[in-house]
Amino acid sequence: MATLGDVAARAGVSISAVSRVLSDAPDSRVSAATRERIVDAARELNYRPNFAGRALKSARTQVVGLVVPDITNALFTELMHGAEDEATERGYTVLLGRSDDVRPGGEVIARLIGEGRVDGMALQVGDAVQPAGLRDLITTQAPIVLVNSSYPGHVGSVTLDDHRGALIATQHLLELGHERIAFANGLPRSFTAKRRRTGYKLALATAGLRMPKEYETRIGYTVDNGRTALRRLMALDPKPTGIVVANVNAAVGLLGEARRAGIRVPEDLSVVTVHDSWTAENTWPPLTAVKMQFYTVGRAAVRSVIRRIETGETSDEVVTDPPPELVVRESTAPPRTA
Amino acid sequence: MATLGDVAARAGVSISAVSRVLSDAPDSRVSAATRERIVDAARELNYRPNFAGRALKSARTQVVGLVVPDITNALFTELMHGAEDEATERGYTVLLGRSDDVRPGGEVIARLIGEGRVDGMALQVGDAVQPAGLRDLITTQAPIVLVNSSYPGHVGSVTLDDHRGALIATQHLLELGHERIAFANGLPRSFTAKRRRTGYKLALATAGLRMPKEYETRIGYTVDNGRTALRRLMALDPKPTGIVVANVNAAVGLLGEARRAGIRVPEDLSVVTVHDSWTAENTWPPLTAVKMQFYTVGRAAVRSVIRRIETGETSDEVVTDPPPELVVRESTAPPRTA
DNA sequence: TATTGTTGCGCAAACGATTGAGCAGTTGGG
DNA sequence: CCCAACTGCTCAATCGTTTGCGCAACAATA
Repeated sequence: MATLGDVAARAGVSISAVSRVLSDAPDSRVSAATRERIVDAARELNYRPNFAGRALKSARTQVVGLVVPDITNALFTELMHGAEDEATERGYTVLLGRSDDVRPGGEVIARLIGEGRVDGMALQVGDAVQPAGLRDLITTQAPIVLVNSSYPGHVGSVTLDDHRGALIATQHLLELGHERIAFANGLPRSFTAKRRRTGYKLALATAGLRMPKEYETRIGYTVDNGRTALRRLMALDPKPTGIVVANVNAAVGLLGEARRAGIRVPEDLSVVTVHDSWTAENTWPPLTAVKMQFYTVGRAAVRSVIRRIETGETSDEVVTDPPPELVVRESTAPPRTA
Repeated sequence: MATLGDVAARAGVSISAVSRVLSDAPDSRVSAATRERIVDAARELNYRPNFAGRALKSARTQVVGLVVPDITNALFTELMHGAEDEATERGYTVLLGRSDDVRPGGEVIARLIGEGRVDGMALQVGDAVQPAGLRDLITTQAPIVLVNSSYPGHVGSVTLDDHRGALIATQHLLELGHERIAFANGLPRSFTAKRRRTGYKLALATAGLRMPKEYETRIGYTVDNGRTALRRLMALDPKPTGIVVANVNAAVGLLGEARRAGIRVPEDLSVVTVHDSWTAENTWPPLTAVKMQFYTVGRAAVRSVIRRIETGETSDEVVTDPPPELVVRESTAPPRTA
């Protein structure tokens, strides 16, 4: 590969001149003629700045790390796309961190930051990490922004309006006339689960309703968790006529388990999920969902990380634009014996 | 961050000694006592080798790029996991390339390789790239291995046994007694589509059958493509009683469209897909599928890239272990009027 | 005409790591 | 007792960039 030296030799100038021209330094003070010779030479040699050389000298990589617990999750895709788009627009690259390593003591973070592979990172921790483990991860001074979670004392987070999402989903069932509405939620320690819970409860309270404690399961966000939730909820007496599922993957599992148990959706049971994704469109029946813009979160997270890197400013941001939006498909209907 | 110099100062030795000890050079020739002082100092300072410094000097990044056309695809996840596992075991890191840029003239590849961000790459091109565009991408001397495709003259590829996968899927329908078996395939220019086609045809020929030309659609691998394929195939006369779908995403779409059209699966129509994924388990009915190990392909691809980087050897490999395996679920049954 | 300012470049020192060469001091063989 | 070989380290060059400083040449001003 051609180096600055090669280009300089071909253009008959010094290395510094080439560097200044090609990285268009503001006060480069190079004549138009020289500039042209340099640009031509660079093009002819197909010059590309060496990443390592530049990073070493400038102590900047122009890379942000994105660490997610589970790339299987359909939502990850949206997040990643948003992150990539924002990064590219700002001249950064996204490095996807090894998800499985996001454990207490998490080596990924220490490595990515410590070895100088990234300038900062966006970190979605999910259910997997215990609050105690989180502390180790973020007490470094590094520019880290949490995605869909927050930590007391840590400044720098981007979250969705989970509260509102769950509220809208619950309201939808209420408006259809349901009076026994269950909630298949994530693990108690999950940050998002806590916030969605308040939305669910507020919607019920506003309608003057109150559900027995067993109407909320707090099992988790996976497909299997959804299956378990359905079995547990439909074993109750009286059975719920509608279920708000806090996660689309769990909803897919819950729906499948309902089919297997001979429960008809939406005739016997209405199901609405918080979060939308392409998988939700392709279940049977297609899932009614509250669309939460993960793409926007990806963008906001990267924007926040970059701002933190470049200016040092931090913030805790709730993405409310676009707002959570109900997408009515075919998994919800009025209760049969309304 | 602590540098080699810091560690050296603290241990009271030279930088070279520290470097040799910490990167355990084979003939480091350092006394046990000194070694211990160095290791202790490094630990106390929480030393981590600077990525840029190391990369600059050694002209190696220990990073392989993985470029895929569409990270939405459920199969990508498996591929990525395999790639990551293999890379980690061998001391490499995976950098996920921006998918959308994999177009003719593809800038990603030139950048990742040209700027020295990666030592080599695994490239899954998919349907999106025209054969002509491919040439530009791979005629560089860089260590590039193609995944699920190949290119005349280019040595270095890892593919699945697509032929066999389609063969097994078709045989399954034949064994159930189907005699009108359609094939929802990918685009004609797709490498995998061509190979799956031969499997489908061979199975039919072996059974002494031959289908009219219209029984094969060559639309593509997306969910929407699957929907279109179903409409087109079920408009034929006589209708097929079974469909082999070349891709699981397309199969999901095809299944959804069948529901919408009031076609019962498997009573009116059997559907079997090539490739399995978690989405296939969660459709209704759950999809019968031929499981193809994308995880293994990810591993093999990275292994191949690394071998190419380190030894210069190249190879064209077909992953046959584990072999394609039929997973019978509930989307296939004997034809009604057998 | 002397001074000052500006333009257009080149010099050389970093950044952090690797590595061949070199150099004392010790050991072993003859 | 001498030379060779080995041990245990250090020196210094190098990878490709960036960037503060310096230095001519020339123009503008006093």
